[in-house]
Amino acid sequence: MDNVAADLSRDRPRLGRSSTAERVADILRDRISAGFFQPGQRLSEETISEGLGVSRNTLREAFRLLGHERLLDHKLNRGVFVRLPSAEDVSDLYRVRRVLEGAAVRRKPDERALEGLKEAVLDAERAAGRDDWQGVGTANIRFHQALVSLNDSPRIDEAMRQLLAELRLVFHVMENPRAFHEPFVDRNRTLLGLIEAGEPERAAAYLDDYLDHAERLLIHAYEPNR
Amino acid sequence: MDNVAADLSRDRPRLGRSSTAERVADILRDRISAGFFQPGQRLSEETISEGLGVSRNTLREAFRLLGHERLLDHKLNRGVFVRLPSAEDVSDLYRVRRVLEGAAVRRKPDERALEGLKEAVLDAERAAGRDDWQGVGTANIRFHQALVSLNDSPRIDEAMRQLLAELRLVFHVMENPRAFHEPFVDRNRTLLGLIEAGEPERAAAYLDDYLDHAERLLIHAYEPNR
DNA sequence: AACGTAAGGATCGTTGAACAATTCGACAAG
DNA sequence: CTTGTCGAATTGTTCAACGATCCTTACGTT
Repeated sequence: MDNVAADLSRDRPRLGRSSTAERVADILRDRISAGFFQPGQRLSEETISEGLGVSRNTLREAFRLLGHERLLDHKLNRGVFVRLPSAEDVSDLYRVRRVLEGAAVRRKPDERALEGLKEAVLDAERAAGRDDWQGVGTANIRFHQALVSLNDSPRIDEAMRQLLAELRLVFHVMENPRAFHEPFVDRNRTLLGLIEAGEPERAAAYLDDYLDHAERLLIHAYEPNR
Repeated sequence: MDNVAADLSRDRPRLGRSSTAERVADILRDRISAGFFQPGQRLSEETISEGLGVSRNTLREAFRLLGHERLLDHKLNRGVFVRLPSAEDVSDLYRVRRVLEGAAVRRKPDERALEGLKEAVLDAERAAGRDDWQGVGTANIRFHQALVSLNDSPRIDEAMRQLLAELRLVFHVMENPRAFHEPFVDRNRTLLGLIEAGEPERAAAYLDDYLDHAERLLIHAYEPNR
């Protein structure tokens, strides 16, 4: 194999990147994350396919994709709805977080990932400084994404991405997201310190307490009206 | 909520059960698991839609489903192919296993899940007794599925199901699966013993070694011809 | 008032056909 | 041996149609 071909082969995945259905899925995913479509809301095939100028068939392919990511709920003969996680779903999401983040924290951190953690903490603190609670929320999410990336596994990264997208649905039905995100800025800072100090066991214990606290807080503030 | 409704609500998921696309996906999934469609093989839309008597559009919906489970590889304008995992994929799969199974082993096992583990070990031993290496393989897979279920998380169970389906693809391109599965029957028995004895740390250490060994063996015997 | 039934409209599920876009192999030209 | 071109085969996407299913409303029965 010659060098030219070897260098190029890294960019190969970018080639397959397109397809109307996937682009439609991207758009819908963004809208859902942003809260434009609210949890529980039904997405009409006709309305959306018209609005986006794609056929119903293509839109349905996009729906399937998002359904598999648990962002949409597909009910037979009744249509697709923006997922509205139940209290048990929230508990399960935190069980997964304990596993993924717990494993991450026990690993020897590599330099690049550590950098991502530091930046996320800084961003959160800066956002908090200017009362931008939306910004604090997304920075916190970036922190945990970076934390999980310590596992150094593409599949785990992907799973975490989905998990956090699902969690964002929960935030959207909370009455007061600011109160939820604020206290965790300091906690992230502390957790980062323990990791940098090379104290995996203490970091793991701290994280467990962290997640317990967050889960309780979230479930308490969360009463999905169904 | 009264008791009757509570009891019934467990069966609710089964109600939504149907849809041609999902049934088609089930069929294809089974065929892939069984090795009827070999990794790398292309699945023609025309041939399969004719063979199954469904329209191309419906078949495409099924393809999307399986693509998200990483069983199919969708290449734009070129069709769908049965996934052929790379060596890096195998490594990543084992990274995920270390995380999921490691977390499982450290938890206090509940009675029901323990029962599943015992049965899987017995099945594997019985199958080994009659030289049924296919049977040993599926029993071993059941063992690890049951192991992960100790985490008590539906999402983790689902992730493990997908992971094992993907791993089955790897087994299908191995020249000699019998040699791979055989030595792990005893290991499963030992691991089960450590769990029953309530020695999570020793079980975790044993498991780590177990998975390291399996990964090395698998990657060594695995040279995907691409 | 509670329940079973019927009718109607809206929406989804699935199909079949059609055409554009893309890939791939073959073959000719340099 | 490399490059350009053509055409067959396959996928990507759209469209229109029809049956199936669900929801609502209305009506009648008990």
